[in-house]
Amino acid sequence: MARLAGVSPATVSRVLSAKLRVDPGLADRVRGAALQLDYRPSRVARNLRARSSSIWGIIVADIGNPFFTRVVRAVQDAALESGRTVIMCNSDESVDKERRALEVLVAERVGGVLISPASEIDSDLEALLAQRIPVVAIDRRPPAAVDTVLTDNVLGGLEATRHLLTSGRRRVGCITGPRDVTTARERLDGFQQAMAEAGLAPAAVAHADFHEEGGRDALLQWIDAGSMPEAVFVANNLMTLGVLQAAGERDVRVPEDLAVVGFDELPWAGGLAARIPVVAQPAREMALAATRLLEERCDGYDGPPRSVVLAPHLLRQPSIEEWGRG
Amino acid sequence: MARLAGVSPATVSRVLSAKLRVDPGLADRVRGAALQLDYRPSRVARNLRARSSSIWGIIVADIGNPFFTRVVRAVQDAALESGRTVIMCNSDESVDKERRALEVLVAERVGGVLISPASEIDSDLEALLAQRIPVVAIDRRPPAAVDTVLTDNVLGGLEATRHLLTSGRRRVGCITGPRDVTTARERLDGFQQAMAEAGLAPAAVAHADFHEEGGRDALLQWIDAGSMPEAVFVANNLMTLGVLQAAGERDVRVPEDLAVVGFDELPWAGGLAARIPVVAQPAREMALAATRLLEERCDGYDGPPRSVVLAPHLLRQPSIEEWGRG
DNA sequence: GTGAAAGCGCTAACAA
DNA sequence: TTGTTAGCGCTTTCAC
Repeated sequence: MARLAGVSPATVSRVLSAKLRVDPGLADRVRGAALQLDYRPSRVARNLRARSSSIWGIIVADIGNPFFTRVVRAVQDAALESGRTVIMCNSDESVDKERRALEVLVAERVGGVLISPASEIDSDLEALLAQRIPVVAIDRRPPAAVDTVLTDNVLGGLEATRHLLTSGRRRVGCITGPRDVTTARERLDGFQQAMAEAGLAPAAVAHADFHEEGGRDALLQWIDAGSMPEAVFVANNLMTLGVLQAAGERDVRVPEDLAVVGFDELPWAGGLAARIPVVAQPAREMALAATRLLEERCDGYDGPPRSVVLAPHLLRQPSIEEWGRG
Repeated sequence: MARLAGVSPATVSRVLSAKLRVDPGLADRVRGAALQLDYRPSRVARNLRARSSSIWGIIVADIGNPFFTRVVRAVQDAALESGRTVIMCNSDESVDKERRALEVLVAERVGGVLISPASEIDSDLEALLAQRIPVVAIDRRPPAAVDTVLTDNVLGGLEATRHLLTSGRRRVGCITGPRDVTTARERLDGFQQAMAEAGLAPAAVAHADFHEEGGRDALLQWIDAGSMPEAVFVANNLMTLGVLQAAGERDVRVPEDLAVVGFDELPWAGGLAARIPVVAQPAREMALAATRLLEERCDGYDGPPRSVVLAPHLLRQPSIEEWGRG
């Protein structure tokens, strides 16, 4: 390459990374040669030299969940804009898988990591911090002092439950996620606050696993035990679908027999029997905020951990247009 | 590291990559030091030296489509097993985005690429081949001579349409995808063959965009033009959801007024008003086959392009259990 | 079986 | 402005 252009490798580097000024004639020769050889500088070599990589890692708790899919897509897009590449890993809500993903990312010497931690207790984020790899937590509070981008989950639970209460129903239940996941706890908190506000006691509370079957099983259990409430706040999207499934199986009409408000949007649910109001999280905005924080860290910012909290909003009648392709 | 263990870097390398035999005593000293320092060999340096990377790239046409989500997840899992990392890129069905993704992957000098091409005509796969980066196409026929893993889409269209015809309906239509996407064309082929078999002419054919709105718009158009058939084969999952949505909007009952058979599974559709039979693709098997082919290429196999074609299967009554977590 | 030395492709520092 | 040199962290000769 340098030979073909008749210049030194350093000059090639200068031309192609467009940093320092180079004689226009030489520059043209270099670019010509690059074109002719279809030459692409090796990021591997550059990264080794720079001791920091153009690659970011993102670890999500469940790539099958459209909320995370949207986050990943938005991060990808933003990263591509600034010339970065993103390795996506899926922890499947498992601390162990998360640990393995983190090890891979450290081995690849990624420039930064976005993560929705599988647990707020257990994690190997320390290993990243020890290597001085910047970390930003997204959606869930992390088990270490790093930048975070969250939705106001308590507020979301509050609004969802208040919305249920406006229908006049008093026996209201909540199906939330695992106890050691912050989002699950905070949404439940919001639920309980709203119930307290209204001078009511929760009719039922279930901890499920944030998956479709978890929601289904929880509702089936209530129905079969004869303890089904009149209304239920379901703390994530997949579980909401499971609840609708269970209702269908037991001929429970939604919302006549059971009012439902969900958390997270329900894409692809255009054909659903019932239109379910949901508390929507601004997935794209969260992704962009997280990307910005991480970029700042990668650019050398070294202040104390920052936290961005975005407000969720209630979608009363979600329509196909509102979901978009996000 | 080498200093702490009191050996040469070469020995450290030999111990940690476990290739050559090393004196057990030394090896223990090395491992002890590694543990003490929490030392992880840099893949960046190793990849530079080896001139081939432990990273694979995968480019899917639509990460919002659960079929591709399942493929990505399966590839990730398999790759992790063999110590590789996967960069996931999303072309959004755009040849231009695909091109940019390919450039990034070349720059990162990935060890191999899996791709579901956005088009069968246009593509920069040549750039990869020129760099001797192995490529395996998945789900769609590629615009270059590379290994491929496909579903038998003609067979799928055939079975879907035959299933519709068993209901006795004669006016049957098809909503398929873009003209330059092989899966769209082949599924349509299967539809047409089945109709010909039955001595019928297609009642209607629409080319949409494989997205939810495309399916919705196509059906709405038929309904509003008074040309809705009695049955329709919809050539992908998102469009099937759009069709159900449109049916709901116009009070068309499924399957009474309109029988529907889809292509690809409909996860999260447990709460759907109607149970839709679908032709399911073995996403996981496809991913594993593709991974195997790519691995062989990475291990030096250099024969002519191979092709794996897997049979789809009709799910008459998809249930929540059958979908699993894929 | 082990160490010394070279080099993967790039760029920052220095010299010209 | 440009070229020369050195070195990022690893592995692979090649001596020993």
